[in-house]
Amino acid sequence: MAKNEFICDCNVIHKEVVEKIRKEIPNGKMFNALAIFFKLIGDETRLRILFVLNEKETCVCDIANILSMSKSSISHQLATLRNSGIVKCRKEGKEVYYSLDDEHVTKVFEIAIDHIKHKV
Amino acid sequence: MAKNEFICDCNVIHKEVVEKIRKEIPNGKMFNALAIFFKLIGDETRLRILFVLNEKETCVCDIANILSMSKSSISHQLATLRNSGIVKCRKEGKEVYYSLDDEHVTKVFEIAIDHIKHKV
DNA sequence: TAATTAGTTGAACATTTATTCAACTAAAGA
DNA sequence: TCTTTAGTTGAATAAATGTTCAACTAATTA
Repeated sequence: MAKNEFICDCNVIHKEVVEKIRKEIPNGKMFNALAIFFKLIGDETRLRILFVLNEKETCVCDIANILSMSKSSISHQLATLRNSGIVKCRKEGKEVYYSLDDEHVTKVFEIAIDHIKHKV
Repeated sequence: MAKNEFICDCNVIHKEVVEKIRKEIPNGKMFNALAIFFKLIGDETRLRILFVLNEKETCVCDIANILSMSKSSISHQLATLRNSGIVKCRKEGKEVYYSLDDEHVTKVFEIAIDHIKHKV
């Protein structure tokens, strides 16, 4: 048995189960990417921003006003969303207009809302 | 105009847009619930645990071994998932078997994986 | 009954992260 | 050209979070 294969001080390791599921588990990169994605939409401010952008392409100032938050805070979060490829932006004069760049986000929302409604 | 209605020092507030989207935005509780749910599945360890449970009802020790993590860490995360109604457990002798308690989780995963594959 | 063990739990520690503040850039208008 | 303004950015602060450690509970077995 390889060193560190089993890390627990248990005697009831179901060896077959452990080995079978270990083989079926996806590589670490997939979990990492999923975790990053869900963490990204797991923040109330970013969720609100995404909801706004799902309604309409909107400039930073309008988003700040809709959500009653500072421009700086909104801009920081928009940068995070932009770097993750979830939103895109377009400059028009002094204003910057943001919009959704991902059709999957809306679908994920719908299912999650379903989930929550069934739980409550 | 009510005090604090507009919080930015901008002159280009598109008043109609702001007021329209403000009316359409869901109540705060919905965003809060969504954020809690996504934050919950926005962690690599919890994602891995959910993947394991999606394969098979599994005891704490086996999960710890499959993921090469301590029993304590896994137990803490299982408690979090249990308190959120995403997993349930069943005691059998000294062992505790956990399983998924939510059919929506798998669906959300599938779409998120789709999302990531399209992005990469 | 005493010893062993699967799992839980709270406190501590380290890491991550959201917002604020101040300084900055770029575009528009006087 | 000088001023104003929409938006960005980095540093600082405060809050949230994941893992470890040690002590504990409950069930099994010698």
